[in-house]
Amino acid sequence: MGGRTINVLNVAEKPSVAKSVATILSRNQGLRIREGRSRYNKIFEFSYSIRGQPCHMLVTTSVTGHLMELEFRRALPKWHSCDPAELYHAPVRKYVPEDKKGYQENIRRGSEEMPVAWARFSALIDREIHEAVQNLVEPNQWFADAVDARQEIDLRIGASFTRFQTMLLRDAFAMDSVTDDKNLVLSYGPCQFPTLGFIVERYWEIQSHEPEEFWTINCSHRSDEGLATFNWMRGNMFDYTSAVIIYEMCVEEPTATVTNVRHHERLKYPPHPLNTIELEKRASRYFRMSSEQTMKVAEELYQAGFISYPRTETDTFPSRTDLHTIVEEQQGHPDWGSYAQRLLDSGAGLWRNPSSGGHDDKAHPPIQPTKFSTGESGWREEHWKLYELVVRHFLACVSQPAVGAETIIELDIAGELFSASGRVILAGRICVKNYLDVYRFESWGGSMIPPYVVGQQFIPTALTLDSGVTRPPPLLSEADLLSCMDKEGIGTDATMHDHIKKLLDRFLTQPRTLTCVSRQLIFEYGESLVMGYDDMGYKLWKPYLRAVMERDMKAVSEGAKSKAEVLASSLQQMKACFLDARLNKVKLFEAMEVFFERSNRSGGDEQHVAGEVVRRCGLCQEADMVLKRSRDGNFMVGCLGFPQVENAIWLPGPVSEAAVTTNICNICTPGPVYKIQFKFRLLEIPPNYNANHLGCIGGCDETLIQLIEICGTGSRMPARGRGPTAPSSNGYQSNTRQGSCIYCQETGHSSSGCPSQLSVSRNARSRGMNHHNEGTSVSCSTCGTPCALRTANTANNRGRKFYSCPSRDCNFFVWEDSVNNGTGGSSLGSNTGRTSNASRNSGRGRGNRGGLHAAATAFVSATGDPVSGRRCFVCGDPSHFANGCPNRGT
DNA sequence: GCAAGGTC
Repeated sequence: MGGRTINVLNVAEKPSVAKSVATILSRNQGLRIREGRSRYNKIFEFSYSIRGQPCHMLVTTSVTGHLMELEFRRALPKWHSCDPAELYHAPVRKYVPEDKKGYQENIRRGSEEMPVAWARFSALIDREIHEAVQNLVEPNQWFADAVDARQEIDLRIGASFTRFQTMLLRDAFAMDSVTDDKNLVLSYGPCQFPTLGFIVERYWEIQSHEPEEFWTINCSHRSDEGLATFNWMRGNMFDYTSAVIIYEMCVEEPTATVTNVRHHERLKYPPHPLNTIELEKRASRYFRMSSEQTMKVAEELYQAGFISYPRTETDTFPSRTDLHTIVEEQQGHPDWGSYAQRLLDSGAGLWRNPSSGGHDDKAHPPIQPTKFSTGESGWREEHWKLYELVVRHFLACVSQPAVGAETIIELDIAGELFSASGRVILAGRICVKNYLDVYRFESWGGSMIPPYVVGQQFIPTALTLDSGVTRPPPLLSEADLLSCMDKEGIGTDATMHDHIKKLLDRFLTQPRTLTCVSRQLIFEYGESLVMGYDDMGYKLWKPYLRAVMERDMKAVSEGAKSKAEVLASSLQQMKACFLDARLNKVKLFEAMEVFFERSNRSGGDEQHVAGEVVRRCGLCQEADMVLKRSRDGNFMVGCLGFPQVENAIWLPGPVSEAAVTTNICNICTPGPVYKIQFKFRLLEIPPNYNANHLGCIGGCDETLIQLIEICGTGSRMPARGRGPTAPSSNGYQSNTRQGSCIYCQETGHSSSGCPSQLSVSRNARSRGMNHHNEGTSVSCSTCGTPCALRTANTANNRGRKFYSCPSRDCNFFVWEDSVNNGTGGSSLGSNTGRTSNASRNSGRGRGNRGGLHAAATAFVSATGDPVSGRRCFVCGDPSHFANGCPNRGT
């Protein structure tokens, strides 16, 4: 070895790596830097020795990501030039785009006729880089194959579906009238579609939420030292009668006794070191910046040298990091300089070695400040904010956690437990904010409460029985969306914001569906597309498909599968799915029609048809409540202020038609409450009810209340994403590949049109009861007819069995479990059937869970006051309470 | 005019 010096050309994946490698290998000695043929590519030169062989590391040049791209050959770039199905096998070519020709030239000039070897390393640290260069290996064809395969699959699938759905729907609907964009592209991609799926799925979850009423007892106490609010330790109780009984017990003996006072120290830890996803999430939460904007600004700060490389998964500092120096640089800052000084003062005890978030991409450190600045002349507000976030986050990471004292006080009122927690001002127990002093984006939270001692007694200032309704989850925030993508492996930290932006740019969703700022529904195409494919039975909008693809890529890179094998199987499956989707394109049309119908309706939102208004919303007191029909055909009366105002009255599941009339209810207040003409599906209601019914949703209508109790409401959609179309392992369902239906294994129809599934869903839709006789052991007490055993499907009693008389003239109804318990049956209207018990006795109707809850709320308010409510709930007698009522059933 | 992956 030794002798003549040879030239070695090093090609790194990106300029930042090229620079690091050159710095490490040259040990920063004799390193010369000159401009390359491409603007962003410096060329580094230095001397080195590989296994004793003196080398002129002539240049270390770099590419920027992928040098080559893929496109369809010949005339195929023209959309109408071929059937999109051809794109699964049409020839493609790899080429170097015009703006990358410079990189190509750098490599070609330096490497012609040279042997090629691979310096394989996984971290930009001295030891690894030197070892890699001393132990060069053969280039790995498997890795290259995996990248190629992914590129080809993404292009073929993306292009075929995008062309198909864009041309199909643009021809069928006047899209540009909605978007003012004649070149609207309804794109489909293996990353962007699941991203859209997360948004739509959450939206559906909100839509299908059935508000359930609950009751809770609240206690508050005002003294000279302040106000304390105590929560009932049972939390929310869904059984109204039980809640009222307990409440009356408390009102009867309202003296509160403090049973427990606990003080304890709580720590609030600073965040982990900052990586890309966390930067995007926090900028979104703290500054309402979009992830795309955040990355743009971060890139600019990085280019100008103020922060480190912004695309990193790493959230743990390498042990060699000189954290002190970074803090020292910030000492002169007018806002956080004094905090930095405190950190460096070892006597202050503020320093703490940063925690580890457990991620390390072995290439880049966490995002940290690299240059001190008090703001530059060219900076916009976003630059300032992001730089501040990076610096404050870094200072927080090397700080002690905040320490606070929390106090929990427990009370006993008539055997019921209540508790309050908060901070109590006590000598020697002061919250030490530590990192919270610099990390102004977070706070300790919690409230102050006055001090109490064990054994102390008092009469509550207020003791109320309050009602509430369960709420659906909020719309996805951009931070939530990033978390979903991260969790399911959709995109990379460098591309996630891109996928979100694409959806926004292409009208597939809107900022408001992400951030919950608008009061109305999403009108974008995105939901319709997801709905259309979902109706076909394809879970293309779920992340599974991408996950399968990622697994395949990994198998190729490990040599477990060949590129050809993965290409063939992936493309064959997706082509089958594509062809089937095209056959079922009517589903896309239908879904799109729903979209247009809704957006037309929303246009006339303020001047909606007079006939739709049922009453003024009692919750927001502002908007009207209107009769609506969900896309599953179920009826409800909802506040126009949705989703800000969640006041919805779901109507009985068996309603087939409903129309608001001009008849005004003369019982329900505040009026006017317009009556609704209903038509019920006879097969789905008990025989003693009529198909036609003029009803009121104000709470006075016993028929409606009973039908909801027995048959349930239509509020729960046959949930998308659940049920018979559960995801298969390959992420989508296609029967065409095997030629048989995945449900019944028969040929001749697709899985989405399987008759067995149609009948299942039809049954599922006929909410309420099963009409087959499950064994008759009970007879009607009036006419003696044997009664059918049926199953209730209400929120309260789902699955509970009951008997009712098949005769239209009898009201006999009894729960099966009460028969078994020996409590017997009765007719509706007497006092034993659970359905009618409370409502009859209260004289107002107990409303229902998720149904006519306005009525129940009114009732609660009438009794909720400890003064006006001092009467027995069961019989109304003011001389006693329900727990002592002689008429109370067991 | 289409995908996703990179980056100055």
